[in-house]
Amino acid sequence: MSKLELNKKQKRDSLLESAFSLFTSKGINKTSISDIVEKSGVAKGTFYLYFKDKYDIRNMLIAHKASQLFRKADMELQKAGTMDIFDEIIFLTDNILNQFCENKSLLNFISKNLSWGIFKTSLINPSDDNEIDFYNIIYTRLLNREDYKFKDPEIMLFMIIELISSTCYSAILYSEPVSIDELKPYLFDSIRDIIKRHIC
Amino acid sequence: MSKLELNKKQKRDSLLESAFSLFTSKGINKTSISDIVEKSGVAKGTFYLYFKDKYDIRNMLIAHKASQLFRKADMELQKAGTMDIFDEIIFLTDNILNQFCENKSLLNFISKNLSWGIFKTSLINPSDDNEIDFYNIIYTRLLNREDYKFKDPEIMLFMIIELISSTCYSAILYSEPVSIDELKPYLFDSIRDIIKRHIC
Amino acid sequence: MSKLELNKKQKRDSLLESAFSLFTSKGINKTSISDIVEKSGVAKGTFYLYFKDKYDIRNMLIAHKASQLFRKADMELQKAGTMDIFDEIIFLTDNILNQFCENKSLLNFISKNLSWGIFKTSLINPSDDNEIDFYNIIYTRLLNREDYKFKDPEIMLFMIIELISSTCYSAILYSEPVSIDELKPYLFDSIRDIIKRHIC
Amino acid sequence: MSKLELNKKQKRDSLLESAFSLFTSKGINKTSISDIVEKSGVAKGTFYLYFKDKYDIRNMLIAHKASQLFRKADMELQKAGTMDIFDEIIFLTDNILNQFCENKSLLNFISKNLSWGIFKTSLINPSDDNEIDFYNIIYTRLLNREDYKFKDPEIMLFMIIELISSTCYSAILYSEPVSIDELKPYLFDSIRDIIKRHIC
DNA sequence: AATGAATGAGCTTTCATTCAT
DNA sequence: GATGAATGAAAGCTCATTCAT
Repeated sequence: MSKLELNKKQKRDSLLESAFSLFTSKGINKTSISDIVEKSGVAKGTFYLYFKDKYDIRNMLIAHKASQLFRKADMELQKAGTMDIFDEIIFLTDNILNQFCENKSLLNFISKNLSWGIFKTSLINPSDDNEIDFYNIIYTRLLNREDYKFKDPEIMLFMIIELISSTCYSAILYSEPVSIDELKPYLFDSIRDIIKRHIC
Repeated sequence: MSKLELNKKQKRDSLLESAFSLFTSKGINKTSISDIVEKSGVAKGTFYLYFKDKYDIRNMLIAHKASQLFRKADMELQKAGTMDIFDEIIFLTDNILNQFCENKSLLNFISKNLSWGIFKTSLINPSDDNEIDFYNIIYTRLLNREDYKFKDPEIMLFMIIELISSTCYSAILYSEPVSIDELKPYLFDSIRDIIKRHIC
Repeated sequence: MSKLELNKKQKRDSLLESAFSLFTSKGINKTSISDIVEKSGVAKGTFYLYFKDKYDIRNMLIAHKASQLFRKADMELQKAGTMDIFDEIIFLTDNILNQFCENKSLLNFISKNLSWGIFKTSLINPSDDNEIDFYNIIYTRLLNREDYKFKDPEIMLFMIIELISSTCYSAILYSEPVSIDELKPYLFDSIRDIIKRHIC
Repeated sequence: MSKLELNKKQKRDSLLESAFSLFTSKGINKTSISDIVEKSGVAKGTFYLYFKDKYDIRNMLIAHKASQLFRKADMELQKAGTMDIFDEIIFLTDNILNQFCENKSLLNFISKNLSWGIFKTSLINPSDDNEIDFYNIIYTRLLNREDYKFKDPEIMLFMIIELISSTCYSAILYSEPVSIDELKPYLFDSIRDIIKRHIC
């Protein structure tokens, strides 16, 4: 990478980082482009060389952060060794919930902005070049298992992900109706039930 | 009610209605107070006689609309006669999903703005005088059933509601990953599983 | 006074009192008619039955408060017994300065709004019926003294009053450049000098 | 100075000039930011690139105008040659009073907004780069004189300035209680008396 | 590629004043 | 006389976007 291209990447990364920090601390609505460029130390016009507007940079961030989240969980899974599909999904869930517990602003940011559509797209079309199509990796891995075969695996994934993301928001951020630790057993049971229903 | 008070109620209702129409069509962020009062045909200052700001009127609307939704579903349930708890909850779910299918902008509005906290509060503390505490009615009815006893009924309700609201958003509005009709069997199965897990 | 007239006077007095309290605490610019009527517990329209606008009520207040100030100082002077003109004026000055020290918001209010013109008029034309033409009383008393005769007594009064009012503002409120106690000796000396210059 | 910087200075100066013109003709309260930018022929947002709000630009103006006033008077004094301290102060006073007579709106503006604190600060901290610390120049010159030594020279300056500024407002603008020409002899006498009192 | 001064539409909010009750 | 809901002009201020440098 040439020096100029390196410089460009640094500028872009700096803008992304500043935006994330501001989005999570003040919220998107109250974050202005002025805020972002000021925090980044670049000129206002520069922002428009890299992003279309505030919502463009937000989408980049969601893709990036969601991808990171899954990559990390998956890496831990690989380390942990082989297990059956129930345990694998519970493992991933638990890992991601823990990541959210340690980074509540990330949870807030992702929950407020994530829908199944954005989520799927963001995993499929990584914004960065050295990112990969996570969604298909997970999906394929699911289909090619020796232990179980599934009908409608996409619906299964959809329901699991939606159940997790919607319940953990309230439980982790507000302990409502119970804390995440109290919720987990019920949540894990329900996830197991969902999986069972999709086994052929 | 005096003529003056009637007039006041009409003004307030007109503002609520205009706001709802605009929120659902353009979104909250892109709706300005100017838009609301213009649609209502009242002066700008009048808005501030009835509401603190845009978010105040939004909260009133959520409370009102969510309450209305449940009331309607519950009325149908009463008409349909006695059934066991599984069928009752499925009946309510189905009814509400159908309401959403017929009123997608309502779904969009409620989904984007509803969290468990706001939801519970909005059912418990109705904004209007002739509204009632729906949450406790449902909750009490759940506890006093002859057929089953539940452990942690609030967690049960929470999980069911979160599962429904998060999955139906994508399915109804975007048919993603499948249409709501294709999703329903799986959804209802999962709801049944959740209930089962909470039976003592 | 009939019950109705008494009621009217009470309303008016209440408005004056509320306005004074708000003017001194928040300043005239930041005090709205809404603030005044709210504090008074009367309706907005009522304000306009008694006063033209904010500046009308302010002028009433200046007249009233300035008159009160002088009346009080003069009463103390009468109690203190006869003295020569130098001591009399110093006595009045000292008394008024002390009143200001004990009531700094009054000083702030009067200083910010008082000019020689308003001041003179407010003493000459008392707003209330049981107030008297203080300016002429003092002026006449000055002219008819046995001990001294003055040339241009009005200029003398003018210079003394302006010197006192402009210096005491900064000294009492901000101790700038010195506290009022440190300033007094110099101030009194200067007042004596001014008087001397006007003795025939 | 680059073309761009020149342009910026022109914009800022234009805003200052427009504000001064409006403040003196309509008063600060009745002058809006819209008025200022309209008169300047710049966009509303531009105002906020240079000033925080209306009171910020007012303070800049006071500093600038007061400084200008003193600089001019002092320049004339230098031309007039050496004289004793009494004559010097009378000369400066007379010169400033004459400037006010020729520019009554300036007098109105400065009198309504000037307190000893603002005045001192505005002379000490000139807003413009090519302005100087006038207060200290005058103060130092006072202390280092061969002819007289003073006790509490700051109090002396304070009293003189307050006496002049408060009396000239009424005399110049309204000829109350007498015109400035009739007042001058008395005023100058009093200034001389004040100086005498501070000679060691 | 990068800058940042300039824009001006458009936002929220306030408030003096009116007038039907 | 008293009320207070309604008004709507006008205020202060923000900010995404442009474009000459």
